[in-house]
Amino acid sequence: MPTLSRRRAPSKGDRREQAILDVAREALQHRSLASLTVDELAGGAGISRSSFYFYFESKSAVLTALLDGLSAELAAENSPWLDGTGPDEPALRAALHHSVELWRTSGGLLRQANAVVGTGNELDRWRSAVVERGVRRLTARIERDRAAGWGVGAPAAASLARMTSALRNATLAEYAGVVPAEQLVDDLVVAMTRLLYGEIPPATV
Amino acid sequence: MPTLSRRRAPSKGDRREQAILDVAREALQHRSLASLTVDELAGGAGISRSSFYFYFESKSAVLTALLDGLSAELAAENSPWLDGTGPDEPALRAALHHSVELWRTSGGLLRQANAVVGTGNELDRWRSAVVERGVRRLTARIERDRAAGWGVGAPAAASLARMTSALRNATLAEYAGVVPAEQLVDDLVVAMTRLLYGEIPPATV
DNA sequence: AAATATTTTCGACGTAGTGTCGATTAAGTG
DNA sequence: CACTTAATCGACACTACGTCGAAAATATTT
Repeated sequence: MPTLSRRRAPSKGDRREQAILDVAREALQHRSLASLTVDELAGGAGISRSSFYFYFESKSAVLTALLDGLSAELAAENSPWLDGTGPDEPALRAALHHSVELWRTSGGLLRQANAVVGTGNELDRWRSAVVERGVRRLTARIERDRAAGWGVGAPAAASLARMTSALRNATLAEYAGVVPAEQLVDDLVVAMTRLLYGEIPPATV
Repeated sequence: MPTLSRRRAPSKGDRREQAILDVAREALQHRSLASLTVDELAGGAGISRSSFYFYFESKSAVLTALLDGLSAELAAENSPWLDGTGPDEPALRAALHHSVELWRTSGGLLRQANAVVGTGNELDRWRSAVVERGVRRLTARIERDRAAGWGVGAPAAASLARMTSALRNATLAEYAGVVPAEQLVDDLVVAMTRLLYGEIPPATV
């Protein structure tokens, strides 16, 4: 078998690290970080508890690693709409569709991030940085919209962005697992459009 | 001094229980429940750790007791608007003003409730019951509005209520301590009105 | 393939927190 | 003042965290 890639095969350690991440992803989807013990994580990955610390500083570090991946996915999925202008419903719908799916499969994980709001710890700082980045991009979009004559000028762009982001995140967090996906997307499209543009877009009915 | 009330004076135990609640309120305003120890709570109230368990089952029980009071306050403050009909801006503004104030003084405490979303534990069940009650009342209001010819029919009343509630709660949770109170009220009045009625209310400008 | 370096593993230890028991002391009450 | 109820506490057993240093497994030279 010829060496197709110069990248060396994943070492034993790499595989163990991945195993820990897998166990954690699975567990944190249903349980809280607080109730998950390092023992479980290590045991699930086939190593002793103290060996765990060779790979991660703490269980929060594992969560952070997982969330990093997810937040990158979320940001990417939303880029087409965030980088556009005007009430581009198809793009918004597509973005929301992806987000709802991600929340359905990994909602438990994403929710863990909400569990630390205001604690001031590392995870909290990470989380609010992610939120802020999203809000900044949305603020820019709103300013672009307004410059192009779309939407109403009522609340400051930054305020509107904050609230729209809060609406989106909170609705997904609370209802992604409860309300049917398609309905959730429909509802959010209407709500966000109304929030951003003040009027309902011409109905196709 | 004549006996004005037949209610017997608070016993030593009653006072201790109150002391525990006071210490907890103060502490939980700035720190997370997880980082607060029973030792601290007991020490702050002038008793030993094991005596604490004479008064409360656990530290979560203390938090629940505090949150019960706050949620009752919140519900009461919002009643005038929730029980009304149509885009009654003064009532909405008053309700939001009260809520913002409560979040500013007790936000740390209220946020602790958000820290358990999806864990399925007692506090989580309590929290979602409170949220649901609010959503139900708002749903009723929206249906009343629509029957009276106010607002647009777009998303189902329940959906709109869920999202409006999410917007309100999430915005308060994230920004009550950051954005100036008056601006937050203004912003939320605009956003909620727009969400519920589709149009911006006639500007006074 | 032996010698060496590096990565990985683990048991033992110390620390901090939780919750329970039974014995003891303080407060109220007829 | 007896006596019943409320309140307090120390001691114990338990669970979890995080660190250290020594050993074993794996890679890398030579």
